[in-house]
Amino acid sequence: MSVATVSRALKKPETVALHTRERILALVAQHRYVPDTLATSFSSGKTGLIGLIVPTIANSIYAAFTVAIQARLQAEGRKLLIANSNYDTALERDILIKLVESRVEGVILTGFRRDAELYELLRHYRIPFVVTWSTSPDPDIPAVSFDNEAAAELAVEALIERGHRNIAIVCGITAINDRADQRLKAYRRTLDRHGLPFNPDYVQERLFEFREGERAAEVLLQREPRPTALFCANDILALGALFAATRQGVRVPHDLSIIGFDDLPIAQSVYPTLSTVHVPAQEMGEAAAMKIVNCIEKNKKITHLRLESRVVFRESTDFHLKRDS
Amino acid sequence: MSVATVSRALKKPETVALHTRERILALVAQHRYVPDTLATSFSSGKTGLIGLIVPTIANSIYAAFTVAIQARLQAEGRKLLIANSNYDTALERDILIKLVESRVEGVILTGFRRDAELYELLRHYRIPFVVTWSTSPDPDIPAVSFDNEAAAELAVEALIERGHRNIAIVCGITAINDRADQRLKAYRRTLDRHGLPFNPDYVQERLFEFREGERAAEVLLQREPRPTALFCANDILALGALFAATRQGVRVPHDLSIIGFDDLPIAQSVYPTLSTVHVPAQEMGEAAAMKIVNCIEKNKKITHLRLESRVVFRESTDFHLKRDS
DNA sequence: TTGTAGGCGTTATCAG
DNA sequence: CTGATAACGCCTACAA
Repeated sequence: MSVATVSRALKKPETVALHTRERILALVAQHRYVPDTLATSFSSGKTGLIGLIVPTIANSIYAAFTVAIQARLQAEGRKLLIANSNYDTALERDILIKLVESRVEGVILTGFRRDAELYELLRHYRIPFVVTWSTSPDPDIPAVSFDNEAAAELAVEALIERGHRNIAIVCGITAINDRADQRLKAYRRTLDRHGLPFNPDYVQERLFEFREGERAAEVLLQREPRPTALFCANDILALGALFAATRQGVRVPHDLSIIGFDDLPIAQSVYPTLSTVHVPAQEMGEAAAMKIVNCIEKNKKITHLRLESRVVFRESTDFHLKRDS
Repeated sequence: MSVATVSRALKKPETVALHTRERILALVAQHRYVPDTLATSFSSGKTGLIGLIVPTIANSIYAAFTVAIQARLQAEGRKLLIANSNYDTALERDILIKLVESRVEGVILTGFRRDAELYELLRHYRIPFVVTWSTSPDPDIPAVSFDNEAAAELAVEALIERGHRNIAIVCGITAINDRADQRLKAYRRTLDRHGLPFNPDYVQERLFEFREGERAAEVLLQREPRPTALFCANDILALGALFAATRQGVRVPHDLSIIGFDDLPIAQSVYPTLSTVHVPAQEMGEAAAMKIVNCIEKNKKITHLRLESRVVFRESTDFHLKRDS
């Protein structure tokens, strides 16, 4: 009974005689032998690992995205190495290198904006990768995403159609977040297209946290003229804004319309329920996972995929009518 | 310039002459050489890996817990292998074995209830572990937790003190979730202690999902006599219940008091704001991470730690007064 | 069907 | 300070 036989009994049972196999299995159980994945991967050159970098799983839209990916990879017999970049470019860089060191066989990234050198690194190691949540202008960077700008335009347009002229925006920090950047650009462009002026005082760039949304709303509600509508590039920010407005006696949607982005489950259960842009987080995760796996196993080239998003109207948006003051 | 020197230049720069080091570093950059973690771990016998099993990171209380652990471990120069058991015992078993196979140096578990054999496995491989979110009656199973029963008792007691007699409970599936079990037990015991009857019709065991909370509330609101208060063993369930009640025209807290469990950030921003049991998720995660690391690095025995929880009263609970019908 | 032996990339040891 | 080499645990030809 050599190590080779034990290895075979465990990995390819059919190649081992029944009685030998049983004897080995019994001994394995008795000694609680657990094969060393490290050695296995090292020896075989296959880790079965896929790396995922998301800004933070603390935001439940990324948690849902992550869960979808994990479920899919688990079904494919692979493992997921999750890492959080915390919207920090330098940290993301370190993490990506660590993933390469860990010999991941594929990588799923969030957002396209990063040092070209990192894409080079992945290509150099022939590690397939796919960008999610946004699409690079560079067609050589495969993306599974939706159209952030179109989605944001729809949201802003919906507010304009409802009679709003003073529309403020709360978005992520555009310098470090390409989705935030795209959404802000879409906001400007849409105002432009409708002949509305862009007012820098109406822009709040914030970290994606509830309290930041509150603070942003507090600032914006002081502006003159006071905005009648808020486009928040993220539901967490929108909920913070909603809370802050309500606490200050600003009625939503009567005095202030608010529209979010993500369509978190909770958007349906706040009061008033939150209008928002529905984002295909789950489909995006599943599609990204499958594309990576197909590329690794069947050598299928990763093609672009653009999923649909749509605006969901709930109670937090209303028509803006001239009212007695 | 041997492989040994390269290894030293990268891992222990101070043991290599400056000019040699510089030459090596230049070549490393030029060739985009990234050392193989697999081989490193394999050779050194150290993986730097800590395993974490949580039911699901889709529940934001576990997301917050996970983030706290990850941040702590990252600061300690270690890596976290996250796995979701999805409240499935068999799956958790497989995952735990996979973690052992991955040669994690420590494991953080959620809940204490699992096959004794699994604890044996960890002990056999001398992998330190710690249980979180609940405490085993077995003192040999180290736990960093809070007192679920005491916390649940406080919540139920608060409702009784406010005049409620018909108090229903929505909790997790007790057969697979020891926290749910403890919270249900605490509910029964508290009713008992106050001379109130236990009514099985007032118990709903549900998966921890928003829609399940809605359905549970729909069922409970049909019961005769209709409960005047709901203790939900999880904020997600509570929010679902809150939403369902509101939609049915049952006013919270006027007609129905609701108290949750977890104190998710969102509990402060729903309408009405949700009373709940605050749980020390972040501290628990940090403490668990540090205990594991100290055990690995300084061979410190892992001792029990019991953190505090407390009831947070917000708007969703009110006194129950006899009212005109 | 089973055993033997080489190799995977790195680290540690020991000699130079 | 640097180089040579064994060892880590497993897999996979290939041989028996």
